[in-house]
Amino acid sequence: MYSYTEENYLKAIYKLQEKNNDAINTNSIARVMSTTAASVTDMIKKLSDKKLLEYQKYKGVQLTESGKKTAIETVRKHRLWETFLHNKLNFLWDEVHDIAEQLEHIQSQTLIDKLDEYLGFPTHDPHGDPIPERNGIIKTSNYVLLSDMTLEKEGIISGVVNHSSLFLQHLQKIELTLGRLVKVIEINAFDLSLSIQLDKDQKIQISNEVARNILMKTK
Amino acid sequence: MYSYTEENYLKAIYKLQEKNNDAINTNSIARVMSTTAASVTDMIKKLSDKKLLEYQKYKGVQLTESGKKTAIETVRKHRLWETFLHNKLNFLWDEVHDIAEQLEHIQSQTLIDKLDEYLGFPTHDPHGDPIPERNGIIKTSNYVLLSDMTLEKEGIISGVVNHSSLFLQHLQKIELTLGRLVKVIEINAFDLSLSIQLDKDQKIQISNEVARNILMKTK
DNA sequence: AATAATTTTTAGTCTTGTCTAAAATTTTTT
DNA sequence: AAAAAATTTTAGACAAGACTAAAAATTATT
Ligand SMILES: [Mn+2]
Ligand SMILES: [Mn+2]
Ligand SMILES: [Mn+2]
Ligand SMILES: [Mn+2]
Repeated sequence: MYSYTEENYLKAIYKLQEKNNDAINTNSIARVMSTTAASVTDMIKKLSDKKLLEYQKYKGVQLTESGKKTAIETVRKHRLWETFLHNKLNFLWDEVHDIAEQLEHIQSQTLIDKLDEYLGFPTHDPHGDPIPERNGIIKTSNYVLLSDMTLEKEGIISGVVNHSSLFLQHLQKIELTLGRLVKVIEINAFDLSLSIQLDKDQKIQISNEVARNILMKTK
Repeated sequence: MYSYTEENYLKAIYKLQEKNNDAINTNSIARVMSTTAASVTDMIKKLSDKKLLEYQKYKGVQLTESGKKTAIETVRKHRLWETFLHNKLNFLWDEVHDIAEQLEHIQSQTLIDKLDEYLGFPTHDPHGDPIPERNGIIKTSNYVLLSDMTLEKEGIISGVVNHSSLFLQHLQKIELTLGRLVKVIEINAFDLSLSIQLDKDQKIQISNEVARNILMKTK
């Protein structure tokens, strides 16, 4: 249906729109796509012609319903493939993203349906991100940053803000992985670093930088 | 490493070379690639520059070791993905080829290694074609055409010559699937159609056209 | 050996997606 | 409100991969 490149642009614009309500400007798209503003202008004209987004010169862009639908489909494919790579092929959570960037462009609705079923209709990918449903609905939860949790508060590690390999590998090393129960024992006033208890037994120290990138589900 | 298109050309030339020992000419490549002779000339110049094949104007092409290696890697990926689609996702044997045509271009050696292991190091794909090993070795068997089998001879259905959906669906319908034991009961002199016995109990009639496209393993 | 038919290559054009440099517009600063 | 800075668009060019039409080379036929 749409090219590899078009899908990547739509996905990038969709993700920018998620955290930024107003129209998306050319430079921010160029930044996340690692390309030039001129190339972005070229592409958004094409996407606008195809009614995938609304574009006014110098005013930025906004996805149409059709553009958003396509973007969400690509995100769904990406996260299902990440889940496959992690759950079935035993890739670590920091290794799945780059391969899924390729796999998300494979075109076959049946393939995605069957993959979804094979994986047992997962709701979240290996990073805790929600997998959009077939109909485009995304069930989001309200998570709180570990850095925003108050003393003695408990929660389950449910996602990450930063998706870089470096950060994911660090979490893996200190065993701060999805699903673990965390209780805030101490908040150090000087550097806002935390002492936390993991699953009742283990006790570790983490920096505020780390805590600011972990999403928690609390009761 | 190489583009989607380059990989497809190398694979096509490799397959032509398999059944035709001498140099491969432009038109035959154009035919299997469903493109024009002019486009083929353009591409073989590029592949020649990259030392993937040897090319002399008007004399056709021949893959170099490097070109052959790349082609075999692509065939390996194609057949492993077909096996995944069939064995794990329950696609029928006539549905896997088109999707594997896309999946074979995903670039990640680790992915292929892990997929191979996950599938239990399969030796043949859903059509009975051998899966090249990681080192490029292809273990071929000598099969005989069902149409060449003599009266009372027994064998196991082990592959197909024609890979079209139409033919594969037909075999599925008459239950002539891989692994079934077949015995030739009668050869009709008029049209060379066969009466065959399937797994001791069932007896069916098949045309010579069908028999000529089935590969048998005999003792 | 000359002619006809076939095959292959070249020339020129197109589309997609990219780039740099320059021009136009908008936003910020004075 | 003008000038300066930043952003965005346009213009022109390029590479990959494809196509058509015409020219060149090879092969087959007489
Ligand atoms: Mn990802
Ligand atoms: Mn993810
Ligand atoms: Mn196939
Ligand atoms: Mn096959």
